[in-house]
Amino acid sequence: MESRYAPQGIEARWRKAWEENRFYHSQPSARPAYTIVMPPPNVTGVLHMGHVLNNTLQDIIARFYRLKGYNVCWVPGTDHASIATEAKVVARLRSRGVDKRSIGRETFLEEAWKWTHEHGGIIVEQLKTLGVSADWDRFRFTLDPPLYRAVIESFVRLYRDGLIYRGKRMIHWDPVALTALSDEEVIYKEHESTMCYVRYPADNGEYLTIATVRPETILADVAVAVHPKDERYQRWIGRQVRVPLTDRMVPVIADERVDPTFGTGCLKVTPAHDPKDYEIGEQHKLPVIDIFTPEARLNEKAGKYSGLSREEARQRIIRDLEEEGLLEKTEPYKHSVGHSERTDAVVEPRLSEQWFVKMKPLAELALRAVDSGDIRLVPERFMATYRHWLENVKDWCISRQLWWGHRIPAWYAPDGHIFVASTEEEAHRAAKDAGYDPYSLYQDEDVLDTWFSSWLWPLSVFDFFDKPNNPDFRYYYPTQVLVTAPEILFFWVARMIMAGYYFAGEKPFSTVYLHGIVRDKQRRKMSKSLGNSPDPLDLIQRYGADAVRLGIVMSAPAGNDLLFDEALCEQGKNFCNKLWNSFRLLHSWREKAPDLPPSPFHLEAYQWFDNILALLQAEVEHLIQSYRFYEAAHLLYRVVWEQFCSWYLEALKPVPARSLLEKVELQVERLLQLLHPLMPYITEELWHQLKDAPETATISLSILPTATDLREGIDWHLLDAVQLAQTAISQIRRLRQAFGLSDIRQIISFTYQGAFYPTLEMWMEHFLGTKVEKLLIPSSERLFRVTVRSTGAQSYLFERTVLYQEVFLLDANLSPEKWEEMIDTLRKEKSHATNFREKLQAKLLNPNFIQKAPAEIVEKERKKLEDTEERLRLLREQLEALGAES
RNA sequence: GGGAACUUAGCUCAGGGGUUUAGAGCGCCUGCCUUACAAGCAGGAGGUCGGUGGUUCGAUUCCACCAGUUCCCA
Repeated sequence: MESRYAPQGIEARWRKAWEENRFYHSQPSARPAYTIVMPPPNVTGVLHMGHVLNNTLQDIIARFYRLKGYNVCWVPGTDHASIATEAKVVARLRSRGVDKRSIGRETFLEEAWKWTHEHGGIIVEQLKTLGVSADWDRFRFTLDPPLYRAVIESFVRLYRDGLIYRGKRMIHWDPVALTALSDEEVIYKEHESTMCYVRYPADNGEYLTIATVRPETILADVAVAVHPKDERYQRWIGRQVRVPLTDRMVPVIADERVDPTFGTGCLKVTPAHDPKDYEIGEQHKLPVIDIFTPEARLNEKAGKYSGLSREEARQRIIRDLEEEGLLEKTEPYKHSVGHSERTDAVVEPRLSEQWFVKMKPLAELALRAVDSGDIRLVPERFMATYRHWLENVKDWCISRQLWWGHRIPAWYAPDGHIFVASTEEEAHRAAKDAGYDPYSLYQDEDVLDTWFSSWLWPLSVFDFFDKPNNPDFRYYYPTQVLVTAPEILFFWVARMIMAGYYFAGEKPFSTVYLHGIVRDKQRRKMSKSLGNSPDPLDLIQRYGADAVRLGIVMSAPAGNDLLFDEALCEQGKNFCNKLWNSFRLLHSWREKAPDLPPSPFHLEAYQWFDNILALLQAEVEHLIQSYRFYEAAHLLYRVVWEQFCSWYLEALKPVPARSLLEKVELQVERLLQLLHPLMPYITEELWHQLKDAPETATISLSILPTATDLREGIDWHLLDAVQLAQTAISQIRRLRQAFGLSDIRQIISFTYQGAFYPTLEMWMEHFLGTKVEKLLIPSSERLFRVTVRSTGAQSYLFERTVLYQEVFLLDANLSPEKWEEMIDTLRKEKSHATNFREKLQAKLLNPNFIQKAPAEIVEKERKKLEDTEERLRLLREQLEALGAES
């Protein structure tokens, strides 16, 4: 074995072996199922740190339950990302001078599939590099025929159930992607804008002043509204004012929706370009003037401004208003503006005909699931957000003016009559039955929101819509856990819950585990545009996949955002190397282990580590089962490094007997199993070395022995004894350093006559390399005293914790500075103890405390006081021995 | 404007009405190339638990207010 762990070759070898042997392929069996569906990344995406976190956590769960004997099925896949992919294909065509419209739908879709085949495999390969143990045979894409059919079926069913409708509504329009968006796809960002105070003149020379940040929409104004109770404007109601820059006269109306405290209290009403104005317009039966093109440029209705962009028009209009003397003033104004999630364009409220899902009945299903505890959110605090959203949910706009996706299965007759059907034939038949000419029908041009396919994911990956009763579906559904980011709680999670109950009558998963967002050290979200995200593949190349996995998990406390720092990968790499080197030691023992009976000390060390291991396993299992991966990783890290490497392997040096080594190797195997979910590659490699297993075997399909029952199987006495021995050894090492003693044999011995004596003696002799000399000490049998013979330094320990660790310096050859330092330390200690004693005394003198506090607490405090007195006595003794005043 | 949370060591975070002086990782300091590992070994320093009140025999822990920070939604 090399003295440094080199992950690259080893990881590549095992990745290949895992795939060739199809270890992670699952089929229904008699064993219990444990199912996870992977949140499908975008087909055209590349791996970023968020994917690394998300998939590492899922892989930990999958590998853990595999070791526990479950039939684990982790279904991977990608989604077609309608807007993002279409945008990329359009851009590619444009770079070749081709316009999407000119080549037509069919040719465009061919181009899009070409793009998908070129880019779709990239992220899959990247996930494999990370060590993801998904069932690749079950890989699904949201446009695969069965999943396509699922979307169509669900649409038809919802339509027939009256939960899908078509209607003219104010929607969010993305003027770059040229499509409608759902509420959830709009991201609000703070903008510095200008509030314009514009005068709307009446014919008698008076005017109303209106505050607006969108003066370009003045051209589409059809009224001015004031609050009906606003005294300032009572006399204006019913009069007419002229819309600036036009010769149109519009009425002043009263409406309760006007906020009298905003701006001047007058609202310009622009029904075509603002949702609230639209409502007002509807009620007052006002006309609608739309002045924008789909690209959000001004159209012919805007007269001389037509052809300008929103921003250009705004500047021109402000200038023109000023020239006409209608601009009273402007002031800076901060407000939030909606942007398209995909294209980042400023969205435009736009009136258009779209398809919607009626959300109220579905939201009730999703709410009940969580309220009843049928589905659990982890961490629980997301419940409040979840509930709030569902209680205020609006209908979901699902049509998109795009070609890449699931085409809406609706056909229109020339008179506008709608036929919704699974296939064209069915639509034709229905049309014929209704007395229409089937050949006059034309299909809706639009496709459905990508989330309208994703929300079926746990159902559609198991072909539920094709065969609701198929064996896979019955065995794997409902799935156990969904691991995702809180960002898509509404987009995806809540809707999947709705779909699960609505279509299958059963929840899609039992638990939703929401992990944090990966941020950089300055807490900025990692993003491509900021360039602050490391390339995960580069990290894996440099540190190894295990190290990257460990690094990201060890920085991700449950549900909190994590601040990623490359140093964490470094730490992961070091840990791998540590583990690797511990095996070099074990390896060397195989050759030289003697065929002798094990020494009593080695036997005790073995027993001790067996207990450590049992505790570790119980704790790790509990932590993983409660989704506390961060803590599980930290615990494993510490126990492997400190207990296993620093104490256990050191204890077994120079070499354990052969018969014992064989048992030690079984312990080591269990340790590898516990580490395996976190760091699959290195544990696979070491497991093979340990077992000399063929490549067709894998640690991931080995079975972890059942954890010891803590109430019965743990030898607490031994654990305490060894802990005391460890403390004593550390103390003596400290003294050796403090006094600059080169040879530890200059330190003798200690006195102690408690039950832990035999353990102490063996461990100290082994680790300090010296015989222990027993002395009797009269003060207290719970104490033990370490004496530095040459100098007279002493240390006292009390059962499980260090109580007295002070020193007597009788003879030490120390510099005056060092001497002073020693005395200072003691004085500090003494002042601490004195303060503490006073606090305890005050407490015990308080009659309320004696009366009201539980008896055992009072007793404990008395005991503390006693011990503190004893400690002070010893401190005084030591200071005197040093010739210092106490 | 509405909702959710956070504030504990230099940094990132655990914790919890009384646990003998509050924990971990990283970083930092000191001494070591000790025959698995310098990607290492041994030891150490560092915190009035954001502020102010309240409940309580007792608050860093529970409650209220204040200050600061973050996220989500409109």
